[in-house]
Amino acid sequence: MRAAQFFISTLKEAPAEAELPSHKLMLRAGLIKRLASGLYSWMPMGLRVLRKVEAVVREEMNRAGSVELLMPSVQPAELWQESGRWEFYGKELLRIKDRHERDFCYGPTHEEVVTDIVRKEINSYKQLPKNFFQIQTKFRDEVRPRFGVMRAREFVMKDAYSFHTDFDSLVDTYNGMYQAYCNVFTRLGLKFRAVAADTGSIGGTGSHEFQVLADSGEDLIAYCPDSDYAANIELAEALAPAAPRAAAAAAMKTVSTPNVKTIAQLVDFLKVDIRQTVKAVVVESDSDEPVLMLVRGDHELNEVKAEKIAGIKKPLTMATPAAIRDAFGAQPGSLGPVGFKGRVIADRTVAAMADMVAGANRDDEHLTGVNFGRDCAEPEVADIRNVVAGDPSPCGKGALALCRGIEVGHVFQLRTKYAEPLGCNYLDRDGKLKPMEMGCYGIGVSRIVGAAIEQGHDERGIIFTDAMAPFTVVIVPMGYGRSELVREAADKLHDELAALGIDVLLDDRDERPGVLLADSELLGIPHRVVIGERGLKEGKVEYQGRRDDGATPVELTGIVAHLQSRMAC
RNA sequence: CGGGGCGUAGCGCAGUCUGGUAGCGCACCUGGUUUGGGACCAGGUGGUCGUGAGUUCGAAUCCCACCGCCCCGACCA
Repeated sequence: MRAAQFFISTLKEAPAEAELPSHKLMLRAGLIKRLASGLYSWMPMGLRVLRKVEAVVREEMNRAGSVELLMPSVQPAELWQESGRWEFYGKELLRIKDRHERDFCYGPTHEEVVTDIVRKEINSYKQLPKNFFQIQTKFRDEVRPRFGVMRAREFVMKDAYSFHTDFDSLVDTYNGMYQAYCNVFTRLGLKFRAVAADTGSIGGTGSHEFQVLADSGEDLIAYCPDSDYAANIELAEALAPAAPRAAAAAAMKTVSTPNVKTIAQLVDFLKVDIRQTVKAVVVESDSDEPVLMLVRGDHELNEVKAEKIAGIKKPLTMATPAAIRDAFGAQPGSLGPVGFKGRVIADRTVAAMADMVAGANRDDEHLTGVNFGRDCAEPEVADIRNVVAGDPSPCGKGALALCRGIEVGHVFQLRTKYAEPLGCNYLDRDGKLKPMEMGCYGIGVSRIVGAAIEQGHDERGIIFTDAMAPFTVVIVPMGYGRSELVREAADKLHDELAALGIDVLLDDRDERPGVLLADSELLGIPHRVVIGERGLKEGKVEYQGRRDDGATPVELTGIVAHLQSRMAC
């Protein structure tokens, strides 16, 4: 490909709307162009990257035995009403009407459609298992789109759905997909981690997220450096303290704490160790009675864990100030377990505390020396907090560490969540009708591009791996328009590489050398050959890998072999 | 939805407080000089100053409403 014929539109300055390095670089390199909030055009250069990612995903899916199809983006409301999600999916579902005022949605995911296909096409255990996938544009009406293609409203996703007679078969395919995903992300050169994830309201028995490690990620991951344990913080288990609760040593005392509303203020005011304090959070339950949740002062309530507890209202809802005053007789800031008649759920850590500092349920007063079983009833105990760095790992092998990640894939055991309401059944060996077991497997194809740049960039621009780069090799001629010698050598090399099937860009634009060199680096093309009269007179050109510090002179006659050897690794 | 910020040429910005002929840099076009790290000189193209309604002799500037974008939070998964 020749640059003059292609389309390169780079910017020196990033548009002000971009915050993340990856977003800025994608705009500067002209990979994408914003149309509206969360809506991006993939420009020719960016589309080449997207297609490279798709190609790797498609290959690995095929290799893993999944079969490609393509379903419509627009889906009839009836199917969603059948599964119950027309009501429950919420505002993220973009609903539209056709000219006959019939309801449709723009598909955010395709469980309903694929299940509809399968229930009509597959009737027998002999046809199972089957695994279908597609690579397609999805739309989710995000509350707050941000970070460019990382959280866009319209995006490209690979979604796969598997159907099975039984759970063992599902697990088998699930494991196959898990491996395929590892292959995809490894081939793309991403630093990633598969982490156990919350199954959320979907239920089921297993779910793993594939997280690209990046400080700018929106997800928090807890992992054990000494084992392969890793989980989303929503799920990561906080173990009970090893030591049993100490005996009560102090008498309970009331202390006046005027205008002390937060734990930080409390610690400062009373000069106590934050680990002696207890934080009170009041949430709504399925009945009218609010429930008191207690976590240690320096810990945070984990909402996903909290709402899984029986009787707690889903989604987790904080009690209103009025309800709190009714139930406790005090305002938030002075709440605690002593004297509260309702349900109390203490985090495992809190359950092992003695001589606690807690709110007195009277405004501007706290209690010190509070002990369960003596000053108030023993609470229910549950794991309701976020793990923190240094917590013992649930695997038993060390301490947890935290890092951030960008979710680029997830695999899910759906079980019969969709098969049952949609009547996706098969006849088994005994002629009995049974619902199919299902799995679903997603990869955020367009998000991968952003995530990869988040991991691969420097002050000069993007650093793509060979697998993702829009072009594998860029030829930068010094004076293409002026020097016949340079032009001939550049043209010849371009044609040779192209004939070998290598994605090569010959930058024949009539620009100064500095512009060409800077653009090649901004675009992140992994291998660069600079051809100039100076070198050609000695029969040499220069090779420089995108990560290399400087250029290496290479014999013109040997440059193709040199490139091939560099590309191999 | 709450809080904050911003909308002036394709991009980055000044001008708004204190109303008086719409500016700068980059990009783009023409000519010339240049040519191994984002050139220089000269001349140009391009803007209903987000939209609408007001105040005023006169509004980018003041008032009101709306729209859009960004950040933080909430919500969602």
